[in-house]
Amino acid sequence: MTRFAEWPRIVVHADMDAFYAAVEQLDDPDLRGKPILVGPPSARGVVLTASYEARPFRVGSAMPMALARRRCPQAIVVPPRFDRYREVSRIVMRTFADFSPAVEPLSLDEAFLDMTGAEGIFGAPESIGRKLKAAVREATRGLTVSVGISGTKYVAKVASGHAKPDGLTIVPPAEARDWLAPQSVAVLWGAGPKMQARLAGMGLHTVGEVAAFGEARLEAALGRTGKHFFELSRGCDPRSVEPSRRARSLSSERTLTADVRGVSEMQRYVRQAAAVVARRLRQTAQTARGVRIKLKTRDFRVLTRQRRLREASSASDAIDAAAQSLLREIDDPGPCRLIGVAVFEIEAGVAGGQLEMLGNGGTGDRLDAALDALQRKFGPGTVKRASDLVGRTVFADDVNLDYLLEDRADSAE
DNA sequence: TCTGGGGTCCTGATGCTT
DNA sequence: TCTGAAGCATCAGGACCC
Repeated sequence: MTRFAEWPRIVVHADMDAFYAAVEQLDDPDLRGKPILVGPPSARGVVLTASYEARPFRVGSAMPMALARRRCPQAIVVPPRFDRYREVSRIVMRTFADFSPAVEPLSLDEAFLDMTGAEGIFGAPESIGRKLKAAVREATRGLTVSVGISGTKYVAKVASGHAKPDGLTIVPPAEARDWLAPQSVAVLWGAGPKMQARLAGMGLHTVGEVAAFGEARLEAALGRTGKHFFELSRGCDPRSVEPSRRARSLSSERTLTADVRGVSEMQRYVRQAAAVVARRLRQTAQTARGVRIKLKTRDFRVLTRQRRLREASSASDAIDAAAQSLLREIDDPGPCRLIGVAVFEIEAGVAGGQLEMLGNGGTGDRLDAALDALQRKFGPGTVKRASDLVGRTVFADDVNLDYLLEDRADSAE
């Protein structure tokens, strides 16, 4: 019997098994028990998720689709349906929220939960895990989730990946260091193929060897990353579960079916991507202060250019204008296979265009009160109607826009 | 084999300010 | 007024994760 005193924190990492593929098999009984590859059928695509039936054929995520089909010719290729995955993800996240008020989603299919103090309701960590898995299975009518539970986010995450699919791995904090020791350095957060090769060059192949190497030597060799690895190797991770993190950037990029070379064609794709990110900002009542463009050339060189805007915006025109001028800064990139636009320094805000929509929607006295406040901000006589704000950006922090934000929420119902 | 799209974080170079 | 150093912000690229 676990004594809870040994668990200063109870951190759960829950990771849905082969999520996209599992959703496809859930929705289409004909796909159940068969190898399937979720991904774009185009020649330039890669596999997003392979079902567990396909994995013995050495196919997996991020593998070029052409190669995966050669390795597993009997696999059924299913184009992704992100709207449906988002829908199922909402069900899963709501289920998590029934267990803890502190749920930090990492992506559509995984999340951290802080269950500290919930032992009285759900029992010991193992009981928490079993109940969570059963609840997800019931809410989704059959999907399985792998769960790892420990005292830190890092160990919980490694634990959830330890026994997939449908696994439950409990690592008591006091045992975390010994449990990690024999595992490959690949489980260290931040150690991808390049770093693993570097560590191997230092004679470090397991987490235990990293811990034994010593903090000072690791830091001398790898800088902050070395210190970071040393902490992880001992199971230490001070990060807390953060339920509501605002995204730091937002992007839209597209690999084109054929390389583009002409300036006007590149401008067209930049305009499209700028419109997508601007729309997503407006949909979430946010603005951005920085714009970045990204080009990937035929030989896979990645070129980026970024700049800050004079004022934060979610207007397509403003973001497109900045992106187009960044595009002009890149002197003859040659044929490109990918074009993207990102925004960063994202802030809570309401763009002028939205205020105009609210005005057109007739929000009455409350809108008038807010417009008065804006008039004080922008100067007497400059704002008489919501439409006067088009092209300007207004922040909830600058003036009291509570009225408008409430209205927006009402109209979204 | 031939390499997506959405992100985060880190590092080194460079330019600006004091 | 010029110069150099230090500190900081910004930018571009790279590595990584799912």
